[in-house]
Amino acid sequence: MTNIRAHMSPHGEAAAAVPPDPAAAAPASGRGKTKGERTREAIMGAAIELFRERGFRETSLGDIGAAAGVSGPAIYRYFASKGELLSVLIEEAAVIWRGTVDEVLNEDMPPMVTLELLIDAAIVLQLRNGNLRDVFVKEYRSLDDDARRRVARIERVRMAEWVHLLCEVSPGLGEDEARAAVTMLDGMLRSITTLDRSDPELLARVMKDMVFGGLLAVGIPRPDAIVPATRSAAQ
Amino acid sequence: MTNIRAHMSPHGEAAAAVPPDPAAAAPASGRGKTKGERTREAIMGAAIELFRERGFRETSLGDIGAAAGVSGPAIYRYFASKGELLSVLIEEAAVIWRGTVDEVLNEDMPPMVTLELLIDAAIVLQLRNGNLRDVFVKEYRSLDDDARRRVARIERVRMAEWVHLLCEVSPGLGEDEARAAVTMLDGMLRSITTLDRSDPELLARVMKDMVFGGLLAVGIPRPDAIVPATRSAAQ
DNA sequence: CACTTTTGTTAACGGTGATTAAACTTTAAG
DNA sequence: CTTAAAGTTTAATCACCGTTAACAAAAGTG
Repeated sequence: MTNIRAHMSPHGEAAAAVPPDPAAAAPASGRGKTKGERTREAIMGAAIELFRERGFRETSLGDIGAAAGVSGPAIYRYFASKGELLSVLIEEAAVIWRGTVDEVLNEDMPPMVTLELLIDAAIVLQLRNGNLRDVFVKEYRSLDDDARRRVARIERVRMAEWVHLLCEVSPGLGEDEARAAVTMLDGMLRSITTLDRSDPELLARVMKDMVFGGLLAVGIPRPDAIVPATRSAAQ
Repeated sequence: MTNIRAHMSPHGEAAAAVPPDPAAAAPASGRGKTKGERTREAIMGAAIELFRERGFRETSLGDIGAAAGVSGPAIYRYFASKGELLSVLIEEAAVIWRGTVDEVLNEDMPPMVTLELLIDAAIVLQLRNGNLRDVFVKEYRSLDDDARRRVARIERVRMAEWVHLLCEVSPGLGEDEARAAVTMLDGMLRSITTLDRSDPELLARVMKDMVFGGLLAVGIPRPDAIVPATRSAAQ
């Protein structure tokens, strides 16, 4: 893979540093907001946390309310149902992720650079907003049909952009292969949520190396693939 | 497999072919089994399927019973509770995965070869038994404390083996980095469950390329890492 | 301060689903 | 063919939780 890297654009610098999210960073973000707005945000925050660590079905509205400093059915002031609360969160996640891709794509750089930028952005986003994305993936199935359709559409485009870019960077890569690679990339990024976030810099570095290395390796024609693919690996 | 390719060797042959599992392949495996045993297996099979696609909490014992051709509380003849059913499944998964690692390690090959064998084995296992592993990961939190402790212990060892091997293959790799890499590897493999399994050969190939490429890339000292890691990627 | 709107609260309804009880049916020896 | 153990079933219990109702405190606003 070194040869490839030499060719085009390297990820010479270490993985993107992980700057704090200006939006999320301000705990005093209750500025100029009506009480209701603050409560609504508290509820959403609590829901993200709880849905992620316990799951949708195993989290009661009582739990969410308690965690948000408000109790029980107060939530109905802000969301029509538990399901709607979930779909609001998940759609938010979908939009954020898709938006990040679009932003990078709009910079209109050469493919290899774009790929690197996209990877960096994905890593930062995952490190910063991973909980939300986790809820997205884990509770996608709990969505009602309407919301699921909307979200699926957004995701379809995001995937298409990645696939297109990947095919551009590694010509000779089939769409199916690219799609599989992107799916694996998502899984890879998401998996780090299980690790304690003690050293984000280290994580970011490993993530970038692995994602980059993995993606580029998929494109490689494997010149030495002479041995027929017959061998059975396990037992 | 041949040790020719032995030393440094990259993944020359295509990913391991995915042979059918002799055990799982036999639907007529009700040979010489008492009715109870067959029912028990039917229940476990149905539970794996349902827990995976719907989740633990959202699957009722009624559903499982129905899918197993038996109805409702019959399950209590075989499992003390819904939770025990889950923990039996999850512990089985843990043992299988750990066992596969041990088998490969017992062949006592040079590190690089062992790594390749291990990756092949992991891919085959994932493709063949992925549902079970999915239940493992997704419902681990639903375990009671005792079961969770047992499972955690098994997993800890499995992880340690991978980390050790990885550090051996890429000296200069810290344990934390290796652990992160293995975690990502797990996530990568697991993620393909979402793809339709139409072309397992293609999947296996992409998986192997990506896993191998990713893991090796993490070990690389990145000679051109001169630029300070300051840049922010997103926005 | 009176009055309305916005926020919340507690109590009650209804459904779902795990678990248990009690009764019925196979199965497989002897 | 008996008969006890094994396997299953239906009906009853019980807790939990989403949701609704009825009601009360706060916050604005003239």
